[in-house]
Amino acid sequence: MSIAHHRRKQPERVRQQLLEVAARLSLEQGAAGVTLDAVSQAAGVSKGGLLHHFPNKMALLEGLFDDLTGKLERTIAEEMRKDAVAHGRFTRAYLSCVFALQGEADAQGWQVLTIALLSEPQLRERWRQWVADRADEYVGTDSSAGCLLVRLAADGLWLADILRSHEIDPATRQMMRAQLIDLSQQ
Amino acid sequence: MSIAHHRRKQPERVRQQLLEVAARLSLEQGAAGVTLDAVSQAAGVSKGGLLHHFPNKMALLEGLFDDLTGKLERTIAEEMRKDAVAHGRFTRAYLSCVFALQGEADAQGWQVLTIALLSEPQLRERWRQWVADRADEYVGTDSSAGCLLVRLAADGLWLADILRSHEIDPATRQMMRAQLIDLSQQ
DNA sequence: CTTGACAAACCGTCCAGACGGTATCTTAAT
DNA sequence: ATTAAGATACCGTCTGGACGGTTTGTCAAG
Repeated sequence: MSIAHHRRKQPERVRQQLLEVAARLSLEQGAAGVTLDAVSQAAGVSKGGLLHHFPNKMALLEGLFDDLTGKLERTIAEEMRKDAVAHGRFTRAYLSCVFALQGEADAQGWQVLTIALLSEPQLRERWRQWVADRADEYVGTDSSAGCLLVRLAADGLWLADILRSHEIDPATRQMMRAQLIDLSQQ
Repeated sequence: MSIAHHRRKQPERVRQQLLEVAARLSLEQGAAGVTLDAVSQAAGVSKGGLLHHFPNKMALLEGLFDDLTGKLERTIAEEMRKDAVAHGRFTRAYLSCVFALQGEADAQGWQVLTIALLSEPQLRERWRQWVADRADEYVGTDSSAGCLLVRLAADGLWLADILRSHEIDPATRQMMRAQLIDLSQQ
């Protein structure tokens, strides 16, 4: 019998804790490290407790997905408020998020998700849907070929950060960013 | 006792068959579908037979990787021979490969690999090394920020094709390609 | 008769999820 | 204010199956 059983119940907090741990574990040990046993144990909860919050493993991953896309959406909204130019506004906000992600704590969570995303057809579909929804939402301002190209480049940079496949020095990074912002405006 | 045991032995052919099947399976059922049992069975070979050719699962995945990067290298070399302009020559060849990949049979193999790549640190490192080697090889012609940006955009497009996250009509595709080729030259 | 190319059965481990409980909280009638 | 009656939030164990890898056996070719 663990402490969690006795302490004041805070289901929302436990839920959050489980998501955080799942993200951390997949960073440290790869996607294979995200097992129900490992997550529950590292979160100080029994396996049964984990399965109470998330009825199966996919639900846990989807929870992670929703959590992170939620954060992304808020960050994008915030970024868009600062941008006076309508055309390409969403694209620039998206770009900012990718550039800001590097080195941040949240980036870890995203790395996890990217990997899980590609592996699991169900999550792949969820991401597809998210992109489609944004495309619809900003069809008036961000549907040009130029904007699309910028977003693809941002995804490529994101992938490069995850794979660590390119070593890009900060100066080059900034140059590219400026060029991409430029492309989003024309 | 299966037929394979009796037919004329063609180890190289069996090896190739195993690689093809592994690629197909991961496309149809995701990375999780690539199990030793499934691959060997679908290739009409026993599990022992598979493990004769590839001593363990990672060796199978590495075999797949080498097979596909080999093809990529040959295609790039071919494409580079057609290009008279030195600056950005490799980048444009890389770009051509990504654009050509769409809808092709080989694309399936690459999709597999991308997923496996992200999941397995060992393969991630292998890809990192490949990129680093190319960067060294073409440092004189393709190391500008513009070329890097083009390659990142190509990777983004590649990712989009895998995830099917963006629906890009052929006309837009061609526009983007032209723009990227342009960027690689300046 | 040795060796390469398989087959087939088997092993140990790991893992998702089920299940049957117990403790704590909420609600509402008394 | 009490308290009975659920509802919610967990715990701990078990199981069935999958999976990577091993071992032993078989057969054909050189």
